[in-house]
This record gives sequence, C-alpha cells and structure tokens, in this order.
Amino acid sequence: MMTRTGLFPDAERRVSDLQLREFFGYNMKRAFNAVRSDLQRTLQPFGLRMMTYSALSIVVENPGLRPSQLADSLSIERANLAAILDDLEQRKWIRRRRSASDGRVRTLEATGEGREVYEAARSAVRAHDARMVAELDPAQRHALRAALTEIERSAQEAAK
Amino acid sequence: MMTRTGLFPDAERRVSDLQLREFFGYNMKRAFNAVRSDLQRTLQPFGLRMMTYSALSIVVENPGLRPSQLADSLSIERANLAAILDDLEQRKWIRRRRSASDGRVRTLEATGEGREVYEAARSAVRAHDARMVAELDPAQRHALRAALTEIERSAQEAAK
DNA sequence: TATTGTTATACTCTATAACTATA
DNA sequence: TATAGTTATAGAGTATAACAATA
Repeated sequence: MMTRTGLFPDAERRVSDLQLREFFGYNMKRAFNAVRSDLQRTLQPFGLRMMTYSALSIVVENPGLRPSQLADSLSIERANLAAILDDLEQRKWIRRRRSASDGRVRTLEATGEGREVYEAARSAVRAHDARMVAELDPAQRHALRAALTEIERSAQEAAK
Repeated sequence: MMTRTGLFPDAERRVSDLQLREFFGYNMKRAFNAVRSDLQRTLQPFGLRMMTYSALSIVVENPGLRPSQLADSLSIERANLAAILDDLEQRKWIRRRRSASDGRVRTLEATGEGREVYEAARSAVRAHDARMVAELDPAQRHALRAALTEIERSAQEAAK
C-alpha cells in the first residue's frame, strides 16, 4: 500500500536542490555525466572508449608524435596513457616504434585500419555531438565553447 | 643530450588537436576535469568529496527525505548512494531512521554537526565556484548555466 | 509480486610512486 | 643524474545484478 497523505515526515515531497544548483561545478557535472553516457553508447560499437577515441584522434592527426606529447595534449598523466596505447595497439589501430636517435623515445602512428575506425567513429561522434547541442543556436554554441575554454584556463590557473 | 633539429620524424613539434576540439563533449570533459580537481582540493579539508558534499547539501535542505528520493535528485543509482550515506553517517553528519509507517523506508536527516560542516564547506565551495567563473561576465555565466541545463536535458532525452 | 535499501562486482578515469632502459 | 615510458596501486564515480526485509 502506498501512503500519500503528505502529512507524514517521510511522505513523497518535492526535493529541493536549490543550493546545489547555485554552483556551476554541479551543473557541469550533471551535464557532463549525461553527455559522457551518450558518448559511451556512441563509441561502444567501435570498440572505443572516450579516452581511446581521443588518443586515436590525435595520433591520426599527428603521425610520429611521442607518448609524452600525446599525454600533454590530452592533459592526462603519462602513466595513464600506457594502458590506453596498449588497448589501441592490441587492436592493431596504432603502432609504437622505437626512435632511432634516442632509445628511450617511442613514436606513435595509426595503421590504415586505425584511420578507418577513427573516421567511422568520428562520424558517429559528430552525430552524438549534434544531439547534445541540438537545442542551442549557433551563438549559444559559440558562447558555450568559449566559456568552457575560459573555465578550463581558470581552473588550471587555480591549481598553481 | 637533447636533439632539437626539427628534421627527424620524432623531434619536438606542435601537437594538433583540432579534430577533437571540434567536439563539445571533449571541451566539456577538459573543463570539468579541471573544475573537479579544484573542487576536490576545496572539499578535502572538510572530509567531504564531490558526492558526499552533494548528498549532504540535499539532506540539509530536505530533512526527512528518503534515499530513493535523494538518489533521484542527484541522478545517481540507489545502489551507489548507500556508500555515500555510510560515509556521512559514520562521520555522524546524517542519521538514517526507519519509517514508522513503512518498514522498507528510511528517512534521512542531518545532525547539528552535519549542518555546521555543510555550511563551512559551502562557503569554501562558493569561493571555488567564483574562481572557476572569474573570467566570465554575468551574462556569460547566465548563458553557461542555461546551456548546461539544456544539454543535460538533450542528453537524457537521447537516452530514451 | 513489487518496492526499498543494500551488497557485490566490474568498468572508466584519475593521481602518485617507483621501476627500466636509456641518455 | 636525468628523462621516456612503463608498472603497480589506490581513489572516485558509475552501472548492473541480485539479495533481504517489507509491503
């Protein structure tokens, strides 16, 4: 039996999250979680995750770059990149080679199949992206992009 | 020795992430990660994390609500809320009580100490938030908030 | 049977320290 | 000794299935 008197302390009620909604971080977290979930569904059929897709994108666009450069570009730790590259290499979408001039260095390049998978996934990600911003007009999209870039800069500045 | 000829395939170079930067999801991820990192540093002295802070906020604001309502409000799974409530209860910042009218139901309320910790943390989070949006004018902040809300709605719509 | 809260488990992303092989 | 890449480990958030108690 469902009690719906509205008089008892644990009856159904509207839950207020006004204080949380004041904060941009909380609104960003909610929006990002929803977007991330849709992106995961989008990439899963390709065998890609958010970070393997991101890494593959930059390797395709910058053949010959080094893991340390890739980690910098993605703003992740070198240590966390290793597993991402393992994943991509096991699927034969990228290759790691030793540098001839410095034995410590590796160079990264996408395989033909890697480029094909990336292009297919990229189309799907474009469609995903269009879904996410479907309700925003061009000016709003531009303003959003600028605001996100500015916030990232402010947050990184605060970290120093 | 550092080779800096710029002529070898693995020499230093500018890394292009133009294709990734096209996508809002990637820009959101980068901005959110930077914000999350600052928020973690902000909350750590209080013994709070992003999700325990969020849960505590809503319990303080809605005394007597039930875990299922709280999970709905936070857009997380009931299963994941249990550990969050365990954390808050062990620190004696909230209490879980059994409902008199329905033995399955629990009701949640903050303790006096819980409200004090929340108010102190809330001030720190306000300062964190101000740092994050420091470079945005009021119109940009308003537009950002509206865009994030709209994106969350679009993403949840796409999940159906 | 259905619902509430919970346990258990796995996956993704992140952060840090320490190791290896080269330089 | 310093650097590039890696391994190991832990923390935080999320998703799913299954369970006990209660309705």
